[in-house]
Amino acid sequence: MSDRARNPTIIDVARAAGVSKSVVSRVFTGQGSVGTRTRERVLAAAAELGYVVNATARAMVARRTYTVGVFVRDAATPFYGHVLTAMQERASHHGYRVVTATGSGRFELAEERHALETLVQLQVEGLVVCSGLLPASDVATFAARIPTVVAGRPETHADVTSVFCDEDAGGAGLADHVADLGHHRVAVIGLPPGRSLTMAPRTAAMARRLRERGVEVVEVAGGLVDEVPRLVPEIRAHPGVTAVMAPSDLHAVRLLEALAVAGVAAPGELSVTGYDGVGPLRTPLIGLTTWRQPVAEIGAHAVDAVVGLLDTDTVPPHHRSLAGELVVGRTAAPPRR
Amino acid sequence: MSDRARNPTIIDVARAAGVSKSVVSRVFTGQGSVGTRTRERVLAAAAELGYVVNATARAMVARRTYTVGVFVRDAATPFYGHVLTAMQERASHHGYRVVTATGSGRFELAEERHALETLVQLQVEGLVVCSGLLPASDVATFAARIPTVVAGRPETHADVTSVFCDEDAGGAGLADHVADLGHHRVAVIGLPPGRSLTMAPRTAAMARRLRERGVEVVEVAGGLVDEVPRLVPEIRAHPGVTAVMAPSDLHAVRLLEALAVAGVAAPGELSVTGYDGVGPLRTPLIGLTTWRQPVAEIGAHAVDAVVGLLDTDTVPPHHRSLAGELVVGRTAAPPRR
DNA sequence: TTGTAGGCGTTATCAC
DNA sequence: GTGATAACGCCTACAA
Repeated sequence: MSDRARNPTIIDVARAAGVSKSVVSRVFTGQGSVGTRTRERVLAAAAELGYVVNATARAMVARRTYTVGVFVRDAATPFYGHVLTAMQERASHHGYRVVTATGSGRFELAEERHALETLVQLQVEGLVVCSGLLPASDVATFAARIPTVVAGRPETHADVTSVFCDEDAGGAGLADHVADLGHHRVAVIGLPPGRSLTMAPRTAAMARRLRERGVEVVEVAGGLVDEVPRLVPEIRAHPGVTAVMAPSDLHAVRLLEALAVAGVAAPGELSVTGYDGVGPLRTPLIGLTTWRQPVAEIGAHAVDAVVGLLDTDTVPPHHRSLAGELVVGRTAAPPRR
Repeated sequence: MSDRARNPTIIDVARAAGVSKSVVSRVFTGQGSVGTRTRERVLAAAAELGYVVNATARAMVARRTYTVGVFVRDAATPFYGHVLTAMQERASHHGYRVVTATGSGRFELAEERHALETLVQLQVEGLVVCSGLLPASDVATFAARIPTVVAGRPETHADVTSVFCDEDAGGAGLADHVADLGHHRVAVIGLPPGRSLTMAPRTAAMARRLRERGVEVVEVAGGLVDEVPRLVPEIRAHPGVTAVMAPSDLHAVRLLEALAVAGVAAPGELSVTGYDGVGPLRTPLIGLTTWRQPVAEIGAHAVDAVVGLLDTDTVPPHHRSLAGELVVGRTAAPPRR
């Protein structure tokens, strides 16, 4: 780094104001008492010098940082973006600041681990993990020492508190809708648990409920959103399939695009459902039939939970499941014949 | 906070490994030399105790944090979400971590100032400001001491480096497209500079270019996305208007929704254009005619710029303007008659 | 009300 | 190769 002017410290301010550094400290912490005139002099000197409290030094002695660390898998995704915003809002409400870490976009486990450790190094007082990838065992490593909450995925690890949308109920509810529409043969784009701890259970729930309803299920192995177009021929190869259930809105939209390219009418020939119901894709212009997750509530409750863990002695880990809601759109309709 | 087990320090590790704390420090910094067997003992003891480096303590003596602070206005918005992801990626490439702050969603100036100060308190080495709201004067306050880059808005303050998409060229390019389509009377939803430092210049550029092209412009005063529906009657009140240029994709989509509700065909009766071209709204399902901003590049260059400022002695502030690109969609067509 | 002194966990500079 | 020791900027008794 170039040798820029060193940041002013309380000592500089003290000297400028002609007092001792303890007085300056008291002025900025609000602890202890300072004379009115003295306080003014200190404040003036601080403003003059452009003094800003050094949070790292303060953290050392206070042994507190008033900071919660939030790890989100990918801020560019509407789901995580909204959760993040809600958390930020809620944390500042509680008087905490949030520092965020994300994987660097390549979604590798090692990177996510590293990002989480970074947060711990930063001495966050609590941790919110918001990733469908990182296994509970990794999270539990830190949970023993730092209050930790897993948000947005159905985590039931005994040592870790969690807040999530009920994926079973969501998958089943959406499946019921599709069954109600009268479909008899439905493709479900499923993901292995290793790929996504959120999408795997919800697609499993979809398939399960469909079968319970007497609907024949064609399981299609999905992956990243960009791989969706490749699935079209595979789906079309199964005669009689009149609906496709995708693991997320992003997947569903990509599927609709690919179907349009392939000249397949939706929902005419093929009904399509998504999952998430958050962000711009909720637009009626697309009219996606989906399941809405209560993102804002997930974020808010997650932060409330960590803060609760912070303030209270020994709150046992608990799991909170939030209900989502069916969004009836135009992309799923009764089968043609 | 409940009295949880104190985090282990190098002293604990040193004791467990039977060495002095200096040795432990060397093991974790990689500076200086340690015997192979000693190193192993230290590593084992650290793992056993669950030792994690205390970044705040390290920052104190090293006077470095290897941290860049990023302030984004609203992570829930596709534009900021993508920029954020790009920055994160780029920063980790340079060996820096990113701490993020956002306003708490209410978009008040005081909050944004506070968030920025928080970043400074955290001793970030560089600052990236990504908000269409915060005035340059506020940014300049910190820029004097901390390398600062403004990203994503056309900032030409002499003391602050900036990276942005050329709003003039973008607005003009999009306007040219609309004029080329043959529209003679066009409504532009404009925003005052006080509301958005990005949208104001781009809509101004749209109007300017339209006029240069001999197109009659109807200026409509816009605001937040949610206020867009209220604009429909106003726009319809102007006879002969065959196209509307919105300040962002979010605005445009909301407008299209409102038009659909009002039974106005788009682009049949009214063509609509957006701006940004990022995120899920790029879907061909909507086919929005818009101007694509190079978000990833903006994020990457912004981080490169701060890091450059960090590493080099005295780089003068500079402004980098990136070109966007016209996205021809289906929501803008030649006027009917 | 104000000042002094000690220490938070770490790194860096010395001796050994 | 290893171990003392002095900072780093701040807070907090405690003394004045």
